[in-house]
Amino acid sequence: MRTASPKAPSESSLDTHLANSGLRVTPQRQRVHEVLREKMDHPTADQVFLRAKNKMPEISMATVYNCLDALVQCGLVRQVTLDRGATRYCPNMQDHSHFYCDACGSVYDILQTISPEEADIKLPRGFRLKNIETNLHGLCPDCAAKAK
Amino acid sequence: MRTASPKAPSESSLDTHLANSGLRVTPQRQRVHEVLREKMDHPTADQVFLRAKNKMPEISMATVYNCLDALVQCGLVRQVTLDRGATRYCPNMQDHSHFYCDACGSVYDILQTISPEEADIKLPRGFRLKNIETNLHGLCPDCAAKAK
DNA sequence: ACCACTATTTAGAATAATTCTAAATCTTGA
DNA sequence: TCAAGATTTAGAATTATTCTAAATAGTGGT
Repeated sequence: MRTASPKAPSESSLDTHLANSGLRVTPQRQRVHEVLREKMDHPTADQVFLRAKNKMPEISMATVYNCLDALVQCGLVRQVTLDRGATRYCPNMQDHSHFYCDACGSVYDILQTISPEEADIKLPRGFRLKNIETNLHGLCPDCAAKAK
Repeated sequence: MRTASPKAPSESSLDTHLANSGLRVTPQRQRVHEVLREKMDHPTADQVFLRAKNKMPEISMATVYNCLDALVQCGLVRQVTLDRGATRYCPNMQDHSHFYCDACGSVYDILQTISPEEADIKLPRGFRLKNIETNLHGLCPDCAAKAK
């Protein structure tokens, strides 16, 4: 799993985002956000839990889920669901898409995306479109080579 | 068990698709495919299991997963993962995208999609793009009305 | 500073989703 | 018919996520 030249959101942005959603700044939320920014490899909740524990041994799994939900809610983190496995979390809020290797399951950030305007999606009456999630499926370089 | 009779086009497509992937045609796979075509409401494995049991009470959950995997593998069914909940299954292989209501979780087919050419995605060397999955997120008409 | 109020965290239990296992059954081809 | 291999099955096991109720911590008003 790889990440290309990421711009991680700053910590002060954490404070304002949480505040804007009426949520408090807590050490646990700071730590979870920090973990996500440290290594932007789309970790699962479980992986976040393990990494968070290094500096905060008392943190619990339930809290990790709570924190992730809070961060998603205030717009600092994206949930990434690409297959039947565990949900992954992405702190890169820049527009980008995810490439998922159907063979080995690895995930890559692709700094390109399709904007709602570009796509010009026509929805039936009443639907309110918030954003477009683009997932690219195929083979990563390694698996493409093996498939030959 | 079924007697020899003219096969519906969709059913023969099941046969050829399975055969092309080196998979056998079995009553369970036929039933699961039938269930998906009967009501294309993006059911979860659990829902498929319950529906399949109506006409085939002995079928097991493990078999439903096996069959769904076989159908996905041979290109007759798409997996749809939109949130942290259970994976959904879609037998519509026409190009289309899914609208997911972030408030109530309902899923709608949108007969519009972004082709790889249109999107003109530039991938790093070695990646092989197979298809683009487009998920539209927002509010369905009901939830949009309530949000006012 | 003190108090009450509410948000948040916590451990662990509970539930949900999926995968595994090993035996039974079915299919196919020699 | 037989052997090999594919598929199904029930149930156990595992993994992922949510729930619960009690403890803790942060906030605003006095």
